[in-house]
Amino acid sequence: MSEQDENREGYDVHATEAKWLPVWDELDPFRADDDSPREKRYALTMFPYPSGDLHMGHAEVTALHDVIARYWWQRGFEVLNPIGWDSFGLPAENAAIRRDEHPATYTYANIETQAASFRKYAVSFDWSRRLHTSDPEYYRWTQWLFLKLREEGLAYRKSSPVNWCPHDQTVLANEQVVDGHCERCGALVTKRELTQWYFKITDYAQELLDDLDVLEPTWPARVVSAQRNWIGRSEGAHVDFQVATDGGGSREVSVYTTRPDTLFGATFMVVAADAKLAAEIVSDQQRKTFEDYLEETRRASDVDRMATDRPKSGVFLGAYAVNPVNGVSVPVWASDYVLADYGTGAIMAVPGQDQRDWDFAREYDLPVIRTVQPPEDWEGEAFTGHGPAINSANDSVSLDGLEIDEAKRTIIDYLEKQGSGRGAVNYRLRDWLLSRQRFWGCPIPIVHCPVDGEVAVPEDQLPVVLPELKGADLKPKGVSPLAAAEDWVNVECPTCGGPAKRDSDTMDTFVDSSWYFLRYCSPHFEDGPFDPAAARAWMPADIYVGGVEHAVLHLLYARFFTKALRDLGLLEIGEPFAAQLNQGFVINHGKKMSKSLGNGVNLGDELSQFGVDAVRLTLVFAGPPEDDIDWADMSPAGSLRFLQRAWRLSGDVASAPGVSPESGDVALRRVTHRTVHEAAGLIESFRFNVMVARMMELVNATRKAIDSGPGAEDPAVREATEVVAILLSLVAPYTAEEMWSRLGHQPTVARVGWPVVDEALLVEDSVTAVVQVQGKLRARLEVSPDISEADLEAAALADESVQRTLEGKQVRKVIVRAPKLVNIVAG
RNA sequence: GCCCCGGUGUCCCAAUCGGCAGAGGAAGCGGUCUUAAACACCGUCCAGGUGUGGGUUCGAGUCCCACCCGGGGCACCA
Repeated sequence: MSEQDENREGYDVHATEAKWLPVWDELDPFRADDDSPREKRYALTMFPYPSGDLHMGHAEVTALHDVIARYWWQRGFEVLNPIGWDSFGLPAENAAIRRDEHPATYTYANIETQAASFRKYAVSFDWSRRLHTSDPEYYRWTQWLFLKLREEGLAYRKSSPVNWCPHDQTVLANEQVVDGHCERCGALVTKRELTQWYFKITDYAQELLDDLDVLEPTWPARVVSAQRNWIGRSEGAHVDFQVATDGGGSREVSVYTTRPDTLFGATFMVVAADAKLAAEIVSDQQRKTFEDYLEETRRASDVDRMATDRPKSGVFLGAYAVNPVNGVSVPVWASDYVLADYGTGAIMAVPGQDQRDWDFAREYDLPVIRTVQPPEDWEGEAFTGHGPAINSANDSVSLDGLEIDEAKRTIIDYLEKQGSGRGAVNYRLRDWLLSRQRFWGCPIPIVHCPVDGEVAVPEDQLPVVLPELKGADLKPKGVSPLAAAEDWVNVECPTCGGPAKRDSDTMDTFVDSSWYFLRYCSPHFEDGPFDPAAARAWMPADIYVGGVEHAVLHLLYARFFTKALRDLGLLEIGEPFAAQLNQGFVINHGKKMSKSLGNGVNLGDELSQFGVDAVRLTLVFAGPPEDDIDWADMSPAGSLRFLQRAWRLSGDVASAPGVSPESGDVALRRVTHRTVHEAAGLIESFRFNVMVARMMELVNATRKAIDSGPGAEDPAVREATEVVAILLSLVAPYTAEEMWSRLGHQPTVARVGWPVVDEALLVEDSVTAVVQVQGKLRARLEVSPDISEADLEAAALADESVQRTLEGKQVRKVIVRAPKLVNIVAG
């Protein structure tokens, strides 16, 4: 024992940890029983990726999450609090290449390390449900789900320009491209035309958007807002233009616009340079110019393309489009400021009302017609504000004078009658590209046969297991390493038996994590991805705790999967996570922890210095869970001091276990019962930091009762100390268990149940009423909590110092809020 | 540019419905213990008004408007 520990008067943190861990292992108090008659709760935390040991971030999220799970157990619920690992992914593959080994070696070693750390960290996980997405028993069902979605037309293959990360040598989903860079490695993302697998998440765009309204009260505002932005619904119209092409032909080209009311001001059309349409309608004369331009834009990175302040560029395609409302023939241009994969890949350009079109018109000297009247002093360029329509009439319809909304309705109505357009809704959301050209992922269970084409691997042949590749075999080559594994990739076609090849891509790891919370409900189920009865019992998760970085990735994908599985008849719910809590980051000295800054805080060091409980308490007490925690501002030593103070109470209690608290000191009992009452509300509204503060007050009050109050023999002191142990069991399980034991009870305190609040003790027998004059505090009165308004007013007016203040003034109005406040307006 | 969240003592942070501006912690200071120090324990100090300016109200940290600062999301999405 160190000198420091001796001074802690016998509370040896590490000995306490060593003492209780095996006891808990024996008791196994957190195993969720599917058949329990209790009401069920599902506490879900985002499963970790197995890179190295746990760090401060893991410590924070699990400390917060565990407060909720342990609280629910104490409240008498049957709680499902599972743990698993998101164990496919690039870091393991890169490590395997470096170390010349199989990715599984690195992965499973790290999982064991993290599992041991979680155990010591005393998280109330149900270890019997542990899963790893890289286990064939798990990914068999990922493959099965993929095939089901494919049967429904929700997984399909198409050739399209895709995001390509040259560093990781793989394609990326839109969601994984951040500011034109790879979300994972930061490399500049380029475009490639590739045939890839997609999930048709866009089929669910509207439902994903609508259900956010339902989630809004219980989900963090920033996640709801991020998803709304990402789905990006807009309302407008499709307008059909006839485009004259070379040789006198004509074809119809539809554009999407949110401003159909400005159609009379469309003075040219712009087609995305990289859209197929552009190449189809360009005239022979302009073809060379166009192709040169296309080549130039292809070379530009997305980052350059997305810079909004760069001058507009484009080429004339030698074709003309006829505006359906006025018969005017307008030139068709190609430009890179129009996106090929949004809307129809073509726009009607209205320079009078759109700044981008204005810029383009200026660059190439194209005409401008204003169709919304700008204010008189308007000196700007495109006018995007509100005003009456102008210059917008033909023989059968006129928008002139109408405000924008009315004008939109009128013109859409007209277009629909004419058959040259219709109201339309568009989304920014694109389909989810799920193929990856990497090894350490779930193989796509498809065989490509020269005769039968795409053939699904039959269900009884699942899982398609990864081959044993390691080291240099895994090096990125632009095609999946699986393609080079001859024995693996060459198979018989399941349909015709002829020679065929397996699909050699693997799935995005976000596919694995889009359904793991369902597998947790029945992790050993053999007849499907999950037992529908178990899913019915546990889902949706009542709380999902995790990082906000998944606001539009995992959380959107998981919602999509849930809805798709519901439509497949596998689930009865449409939303997987009823409520959500995002924790902030643990930072240090105002900055994110990083190796390059050298400001990392090592979790293991903190744990050995202060113990598990003090670290957990510090993280929970730091502030609101969503806020970042600056470790430099925190005091784990202070947390440890508090735990010792609490622990010491348990040694001072002098009454016997089981003594009735009825005869105990009423003042202390009031504090105890009020604390229990408030703690429940605070936990349920995620204000754990305040809950801890209340707990500290209770400890202080109990200390006072022992030292300078009714004394250690008073039953109220035992009651208070037992409550401290129970409340503490949510945050500091070791200290709580040790206290419980010293109070003469058997383990485990974690399951003894929430203290019953005596309502009578919540009612004060007198309260302090405040008397204000002109809003300023002038007197305090001790009054009965059920005093009448009239009595309180009379008492206030009778008060001496109030009288003095009111001298020479006339009372104009008296506001009484019995029993707490009187405000006298005088003058 | 549009949208979301926040700004309270030296620091981290409380203040359910608009009703006493501070709960809890940290740091500081004083004391007890000690030969001494550290640890521990006990006690204690701190706002001219809650980023700024207006407004509503008997009453605003809380509601409304504008702005400033910090953090985050979306963005050539027609």
